[in-house]
Amino acid sequence: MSANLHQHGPSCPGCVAPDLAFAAHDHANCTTDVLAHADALAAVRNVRLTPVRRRVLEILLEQHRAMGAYDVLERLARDGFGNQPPVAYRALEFLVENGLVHRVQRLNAYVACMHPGEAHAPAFLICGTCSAVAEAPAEAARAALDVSAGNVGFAVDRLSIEAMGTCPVCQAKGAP
Amino acid sequence: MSANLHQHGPSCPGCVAPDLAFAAHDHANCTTDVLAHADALAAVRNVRLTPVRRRVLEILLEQHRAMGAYDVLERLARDGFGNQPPVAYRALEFLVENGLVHRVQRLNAYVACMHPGEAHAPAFLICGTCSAVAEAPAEAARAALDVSAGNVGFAVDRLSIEAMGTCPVCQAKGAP
DNA sequence: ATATCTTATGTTATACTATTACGTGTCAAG
DNA sequence: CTTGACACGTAATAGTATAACATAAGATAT
Repeated sequence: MSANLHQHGPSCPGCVAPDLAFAAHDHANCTTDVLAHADALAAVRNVRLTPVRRRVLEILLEQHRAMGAYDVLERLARDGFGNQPPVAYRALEFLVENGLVHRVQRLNAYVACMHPGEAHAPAFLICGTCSAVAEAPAEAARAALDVSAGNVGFAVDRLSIEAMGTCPVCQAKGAP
Repeated sequence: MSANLHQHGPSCPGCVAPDLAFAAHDHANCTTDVLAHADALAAVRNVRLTPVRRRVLEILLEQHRAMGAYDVLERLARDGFGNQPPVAYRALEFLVENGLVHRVQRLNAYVACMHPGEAHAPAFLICGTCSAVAEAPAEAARAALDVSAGNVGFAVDRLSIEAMGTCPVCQAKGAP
């Protein structure tokens, strides 16, 4: 399916796959893979990936871009689900708790995780020009911060790292 | 002034001085120092640290704890300043732009910077138990992230690192 | 099978966070 | 003393998130 084998960046700047960010890949496959992984995870953990929850994940996977809760809600409403805020917030909360979606604090928005199940400390690279959001490995940064925190006796539980900046595509455009 | 020479942690868990976090110091001095530094910075940069702006900084310095814009606004109103949101938001925006205050994304809140003028990549340690917010050095984490970002061609402009966890005081209380 | 318990969803209302727009005041430069 | 830039006051509104309660759907144990 060549329509889904696209160049990420100009045509799909929001792709968040870390090893694939700003590179070409088969989008249909990556979406399918994540959904399959989500189903498997739900079974293993004995939690329910209900229609609303699954649909929210699909919606976020469609665009590979951070979406606000109300944008998600609008999509849900169109699909016949409830159109009140809690419907979206509850589904998003479930997905975040189960590591299927990440919340981008800086944008008050949500993005599908491309590595469900893999333990990872996510760092987000947010392009200020095209609003693309990429997920990058942050193990090293996490380790460095654990040292800083340890020096003052602070025990880190969850860590969020978010970088504003410019993606390679927009850098190329900006300085031609 | 011994009333201000207090033990940070139990009695003032929100103190954010990085080298002083969770340790004793003269609070009056640290507040005065920061304000003096702010005045000097404003003069050098030829910007105006007006009454509202200075008052907002003072308010944030009082508690050494992240405060929401509306909490700040309430305090301003009591002091005879305008009581509409833009009054607080504009002052906070100015202070953030000038590096005198940091915004904590995770809390939608603001905290006074204890190192105005010093170039620093702030990382915040947020205690989930007592809501204390400490500022920790993050140069190493920043360097590590620059590598990750560089690998995908992303140029980092601003970086925010926020850790949820438990401060030493609450760790001691929690496991006695 | 049915009662029961638990979990999820639908819905209403409301709280919290933030910005736009516009009028007024203030201060320094010309 | 006028002008122009900047700051402040105020009203209105936009955007984000949650509390509370009722209904429905699934699981479990008789």
